[in-house]
Amino acid sequence: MKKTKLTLKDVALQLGVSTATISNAFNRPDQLSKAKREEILSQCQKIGYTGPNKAAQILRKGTSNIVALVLADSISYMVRDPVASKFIQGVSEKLQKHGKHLLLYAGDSETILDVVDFVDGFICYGAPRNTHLISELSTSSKPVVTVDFDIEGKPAINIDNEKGAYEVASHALKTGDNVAIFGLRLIDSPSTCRIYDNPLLDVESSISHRRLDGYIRAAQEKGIDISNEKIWHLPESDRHFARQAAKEVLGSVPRPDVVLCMSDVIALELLQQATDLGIKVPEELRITGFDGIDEADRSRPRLTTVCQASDTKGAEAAKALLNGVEDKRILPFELNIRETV
Amino acid sequence: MKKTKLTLKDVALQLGVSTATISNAFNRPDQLSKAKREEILSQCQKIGYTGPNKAAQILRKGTSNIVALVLADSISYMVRDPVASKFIQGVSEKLQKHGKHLLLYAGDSETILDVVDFVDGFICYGAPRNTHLISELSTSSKPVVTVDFDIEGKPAINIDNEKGAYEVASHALKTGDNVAIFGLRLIDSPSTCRIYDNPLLDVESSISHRRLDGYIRAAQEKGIDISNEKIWHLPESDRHFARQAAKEVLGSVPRPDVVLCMSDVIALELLQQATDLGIKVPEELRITGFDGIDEADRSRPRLTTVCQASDTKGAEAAKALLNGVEDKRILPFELNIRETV
DNA sequence: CTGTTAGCGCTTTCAT
DNA sequence: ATGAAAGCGCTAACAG
Repeated sequence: MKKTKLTLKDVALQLGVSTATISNAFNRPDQLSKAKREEILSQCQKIGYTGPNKAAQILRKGTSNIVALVLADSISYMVRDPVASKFIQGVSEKLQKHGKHLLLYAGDSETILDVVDFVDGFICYGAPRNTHLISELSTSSKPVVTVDFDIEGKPAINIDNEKGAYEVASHALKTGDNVAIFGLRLIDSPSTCRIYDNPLLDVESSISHRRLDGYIRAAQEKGIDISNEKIWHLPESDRHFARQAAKEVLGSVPRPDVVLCMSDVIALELLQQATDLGIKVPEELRITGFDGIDEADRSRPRLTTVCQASDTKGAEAAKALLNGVEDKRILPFELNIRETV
Repeated sequence: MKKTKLTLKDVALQLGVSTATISNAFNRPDQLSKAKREEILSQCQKIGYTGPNKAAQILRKGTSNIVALVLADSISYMVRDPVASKFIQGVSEKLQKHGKHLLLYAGDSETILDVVDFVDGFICYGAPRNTHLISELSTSSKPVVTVDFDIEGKPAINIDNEKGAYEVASHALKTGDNVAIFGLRLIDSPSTCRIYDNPLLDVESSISHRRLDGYIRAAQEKGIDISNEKIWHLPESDRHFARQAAKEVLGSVPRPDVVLCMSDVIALELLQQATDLGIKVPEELRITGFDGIDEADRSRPRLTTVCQASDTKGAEAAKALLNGVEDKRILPFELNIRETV
């Protein structure tokens, strides 16, 4: 018959000292003699008191050592995506090193109110699907760091997407090319399709539109025009959606010479489809990716891409949050010219 | 100049009702008239009170809606591993559906004491690297569900690893074969090596040893003997460690006819190495994996493996925790015979 | 260096 | 249906 969990008060009573002393023994070693402290700690161990109740500490101190990572989408999707998981890796490593804990928060949740009162801060990776969260985050009194998008007045971490896209496209394109683009979340549609003249989504803020800008600038410099029927919209960076687009582009006549892809995942799917169809890459078809995931270096031929160190991004975001950094940062990317152009 | 955050007490004062009434308006609709409730809620919205402070609720109610997922290893490694991330997906989907939040907890942490006081329960995926956590978990008063290992008296979810390994090996092996095994965490070594006669790790409890049992039973049935110098130990299911083992096995003379791999990740690395060396799979070398990750179906040739639905496992674990299930469950697996045997 | 005490913000009997 | 009041378990002034 186990008795109910010991409280600090119980312990104080048993050891014949005040509650403050017990509390100090655990939290403020400088407030009592080393000897007394060790004595208390060992007594506690003996009677099975493992330290102050954390729930009470959270209420009392107002901090919990928990950081919420708000993802753009459902946790389930984000964990599957190699780019997001690299980011999570970076965050978690940094947090663990500082004794903080990681709460994963879905970007399609209703609200952040469930946790805002007890977490120590938010890292927000990508614009959450439920845009309401953005306004909650922006008025929250807890620290917020955003990544791959921006909230006015909050610190942010980004790369220069326009420049990355421009550079990789410049490498891939030749005058006279017939070029197609596999874009991400360009319009408001749940399925893969060409954008035609559908209204564009978040043109100002989305990283996809910055990448598109870069591609188009590079194309224009080579005198290439890319019409809207050559631009595909994929709702997510997912093989499943890429399959459809790949089928369409590989079956079109005349077939494009180059396909610029806004993520490695979709580029890799296209590459595989092309290979299975006996289309030679890069001789008959050039492909570029974006992100620099590990798998891009394992494909044959190896994928040419823009490598953004997502784990570093995660670590920087965590660092910014922990250090109370206030400014916006642009991280470098690296052009990885490999075998698909 | 924003005033300090409103408390329930402030609101009660302002609206001229008691604190209990405000509390009830938010938590127990049946305790007051619908009209009054709506009135209160709309007033709260107006003055900017978003509801009872969660930290205080946690202390008071003793529940937080947070579930900790204790991973076998560092979060960073686990998020990278496709099997673990599939599992996380399954868990997170189920939890999100029930309004629970997911706290990721590293299996190489010092202790679970940091969070045990406020989480509602633990899902423990694989034996944590720091075995001390196991004893903390087993004496904790919070609900615990284990997966891919066991804690006496706690509910658990597993597959029959011996049987899965036996079946895939039975398919792959022919009398007279020279066979090698790529095992996981068989001995206590941080690097890839053959096991020789090193002391084996956790022989009773580890799923790796169950798989090894299955392989060996299948081999014996075909009259094949597998000596310890044909069994490799890899510290983790990671391409990096597999690379080394692949080099060793592909370079050995005579080269094995079959390599039985305890995970798809390592099997895939071996497959790639073999292909790059011009070794024909399955004609010159047969390979089997374990797990059934997506990539195993994308490789050319496609990998023969034992498919365990990790996402289902995650969902089942979450369900068991939420429903207070007490018993141990064995989930089915599926043999996926594809092209590498 | 140690003890007393007033809350942190809320929920929930128990009376009314 | 509503209100008064007693804590949940702890920390941090403050006083000694």
